[in-house]
Amino acid sequence: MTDFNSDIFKTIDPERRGTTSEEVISQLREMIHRGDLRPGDRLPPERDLAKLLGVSRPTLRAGIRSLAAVGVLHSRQGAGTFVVKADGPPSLDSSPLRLMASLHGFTSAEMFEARQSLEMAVAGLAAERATGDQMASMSEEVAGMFASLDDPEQFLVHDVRFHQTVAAASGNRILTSLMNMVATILFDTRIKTVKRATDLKESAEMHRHVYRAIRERNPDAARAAMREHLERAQRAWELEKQDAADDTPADGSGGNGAGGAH
Amino acid sequence: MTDFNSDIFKTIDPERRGTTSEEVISQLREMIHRGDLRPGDRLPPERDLAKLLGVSRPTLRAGIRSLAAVGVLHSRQGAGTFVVKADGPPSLDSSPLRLMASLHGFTSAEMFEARQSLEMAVAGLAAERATGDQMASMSEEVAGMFASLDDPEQFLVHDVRFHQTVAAASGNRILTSLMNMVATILFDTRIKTVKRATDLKESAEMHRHVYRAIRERNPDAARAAMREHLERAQRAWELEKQDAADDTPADGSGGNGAGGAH
DNA sequence: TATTAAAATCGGTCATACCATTTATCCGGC
DNA sequence: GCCGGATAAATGGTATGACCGATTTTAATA
Repeated sequence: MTDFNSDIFKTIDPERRGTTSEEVISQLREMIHRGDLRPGDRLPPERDLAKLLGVSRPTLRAGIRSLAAVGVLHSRQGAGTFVVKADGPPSLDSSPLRLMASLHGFTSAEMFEARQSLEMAVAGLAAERATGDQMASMSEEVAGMFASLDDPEQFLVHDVRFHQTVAAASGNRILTSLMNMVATILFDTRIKTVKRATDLKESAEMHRHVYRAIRERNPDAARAAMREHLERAQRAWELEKQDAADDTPADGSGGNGAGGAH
Repeated sequence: MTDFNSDIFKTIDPERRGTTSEEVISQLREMIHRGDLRPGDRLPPERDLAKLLGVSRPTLRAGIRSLAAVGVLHSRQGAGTFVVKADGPPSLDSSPLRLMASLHGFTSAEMFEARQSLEMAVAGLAAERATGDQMASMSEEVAGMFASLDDPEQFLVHDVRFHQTVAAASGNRILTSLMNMVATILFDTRIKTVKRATDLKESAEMHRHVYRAIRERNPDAARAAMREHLERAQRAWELEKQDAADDTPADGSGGNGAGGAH
């Protein structure tokens, strides 16, 4: 646990430009940029930090809350406020995208396409860079899919892990984060979907094609396989949406939210 | 100006799961999802809304601030709090990505690559879908680049507009938003960079190649042209970074922040 | 009618107190 | 001496009330 014995926290300049809370945000952001605050670090208690920065506690809390909203800080009652730890792949919060989708009326087709583009990109990169371990993981997940054709829930677990492994193999954490951001939104209702065994078998086959293309270090083939995989998944989802339209006749506009095999 | 005469705002259930402010966030998000709150709408005054929701004003403000941090709401002192208007292309706040880059130590090469993948994707889609107007706009921007080879600042304006036009022509606002998110981060220091005329001319040529490929409805060529364009831009930026290393010997680690011709 | 000034509106900030949860401490029993 | 549960301290979450500053609206005035 880091001790802030030195005066890292400078008092807010009264002759600032924006609002006080904005200045607090800037202050904290710069400290993260400079490395004064590192992942996992714990911030001083709000009461102390407010004094250090020369602002009131509500104002400080406003700044903290803004940074917490974007996933940089995390406050736990009774424990403290921490810089989000970088365990595993870095992830961006998908709620902003989700809300933007609502505000602008994004269609699920648009979401699918965005995901498709991102998945194709990472698949291509993965074909160039995947390590032996990563390819072994992909193979295992594909095998897991074939082994759980009769268990859609378990199938979905392997499905998700396969895509995450491919993304990790791309070596680009930004693309990985963006992809997860979109995939998360598409995932929510996907888990509710009951899939037919034939769909699962076809899906598993498509994943195997992607894996083989990556294994053969063929980016174009990997991209093509991923494209076809997700196109089929989207078509399957659209069909299922039609069927499910009878169950929930209300709000038949379709709109946002999506899911389905993938 | 929307009037909230009806009781759209339900009192927060005391038997909730998370914290009170989280419940406020959920409440507001659902209202946006349901369409009760539409882009441009103004929320009731904080004091009134707090009463309607049955929470205190600080708690309500915490929720509002969280949504404002992700770009869904916007508060103006004296005026009120509004749902962000959807004028022009929807945009995601890039600060989360920026902070994540700091936390995880993303290299600028990784940023460049992510941008390249996204730009290639939208260029390919644009080649399939660009309208006549959009292609005309691209052409104008390319012409503007050639016309401002001696004015780097003006050149950059046309440069940015060209890429935004291509993104818009892709017809996928999600990819466009993600691309802008990454491009924004790369842009910040780019404007400071002074470019040589030869670089600008080459850059303009590359943009023309992209435009022509889109004009000819050739997605593969568009992707290839965009790839080469951004690869050259990255190389040029890296060279310039080397040169600039003498001016700012401190913090020679490079780290984040990027720019350069593109 | 147009301009200006006053007033109401509304978000921003501050101070204070208390609650809920977590963490650390202490003490007794084994 | 060691362990475990009870107690206390630390810390974020919420509430109340007040005041300030920017904005908008309204009214008075030229």
